[in-house]
Amino acid sequence: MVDVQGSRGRLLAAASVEFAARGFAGASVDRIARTARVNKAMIYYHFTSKAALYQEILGDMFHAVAGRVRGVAASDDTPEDKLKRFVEAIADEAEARPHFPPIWFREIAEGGAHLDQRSLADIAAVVQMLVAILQEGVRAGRFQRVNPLLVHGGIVGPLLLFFAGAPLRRRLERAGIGGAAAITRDDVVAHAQRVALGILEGTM
Amino acid sequence: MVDVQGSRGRLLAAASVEFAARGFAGASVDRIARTARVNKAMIYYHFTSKAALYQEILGDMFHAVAGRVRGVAASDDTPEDKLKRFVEAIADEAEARPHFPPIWFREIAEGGAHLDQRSLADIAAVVQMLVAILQEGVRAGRFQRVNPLLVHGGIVGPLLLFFAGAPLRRRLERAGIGGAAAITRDDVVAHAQRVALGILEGTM
DNA sequence: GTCTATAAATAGATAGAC
DNA sequence: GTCTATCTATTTATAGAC
Repeated sequence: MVDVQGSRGRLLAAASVEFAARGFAGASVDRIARTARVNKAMIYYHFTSKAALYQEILGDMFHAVAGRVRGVAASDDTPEDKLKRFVEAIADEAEARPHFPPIWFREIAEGGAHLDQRSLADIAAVVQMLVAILQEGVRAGRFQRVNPLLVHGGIVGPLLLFFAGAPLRRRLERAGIGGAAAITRDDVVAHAQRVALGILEGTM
Repeated sequence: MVDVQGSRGRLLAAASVEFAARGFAGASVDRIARTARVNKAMIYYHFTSKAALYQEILGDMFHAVAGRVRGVAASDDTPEDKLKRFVEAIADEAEARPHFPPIWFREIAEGGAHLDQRSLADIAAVVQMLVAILQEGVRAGRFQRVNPLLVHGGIVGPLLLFFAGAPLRRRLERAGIGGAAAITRDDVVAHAQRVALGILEGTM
């Protein structure tokens, strides 16, 4: 876990909020330093540049997700349970790091411009472990053969949209144009699990 | 349709690309003017500011989507066909405007900070028309009662992720860590349609 | 590790001629 | 409608003292 006491940890925490709210280009190192109550020069002492600070945050995010998913894929659960736990892993990591969904959305929009080799590998690993889970289910005769990217997008898309979309939903409600019912994290997780299993077991 | 000949239309086209690639804060009016082969001062002649130019692009996006969806909801198709055409409408608009998915992702990440009242209303209208389609299906005894936001997220999340994620998928492949099979627009549309109908008809 | 002061570049925006 | 020149603020980054 990050030490939030020292100047380095406080900078990482403040930078996560700043990058999530304003994006890489919109973030200001002045504002990050001020929020962290740390002198601006310390950013260049602990990290070498604004870009390196950002990449450290990106790397932590994707490394944590890849680690969690690795634990799921390596367990000896049934393919069905692995799939359910895959969904929960993504949701848990997104919830534990509120900056994760918005930063991930922005990075997708940018084509992964700031992703270094290590983060790219972690992202690919998550997809490949899902592929392995699906293959295991197919070999066991429990899953239909389905394009893994469809399953991945059907899980990750709704989850990220739910977490990253929370501020916008509040904004719509404040403007008096909510229109739809409330929605909780558990609703979305259960829905994603049911959809993924429904598709793979061929009941739909 | 936008006149891409005149300086105003060329500015809108160049700005759409710039905002999609770099976000609002990262976009530069200098670069937009240069790309459009138009003098920078013309941006302030046709529009009043960088923010106003951005809002015009946002407004066009959401107005077009709301218009397409309105046509679907107002038709006299069955609820099932309306739902299928809802999915296609989102996909068509996203495909017709390559800047739409990335800009929409960024705007979600920003909590809709740049959305004016008109765009907020168009966004809410899309959700409300989906609600109407679902209610019609329930009244006709063909749909189960399901939280509309789950259905909405299950459609829009995967679609946007597919379109906005194309550059990142190419980047992963170029890095030699593709891992998963290819995927097409028709795959994603068919998948979203099947999932939405499966959930609503209770076959999963 | 922490600070001040400042360099050097770029940003959005405008005045005013044509 | 189009242009040049320029103002002002803000940006990332660093040099150098303590």
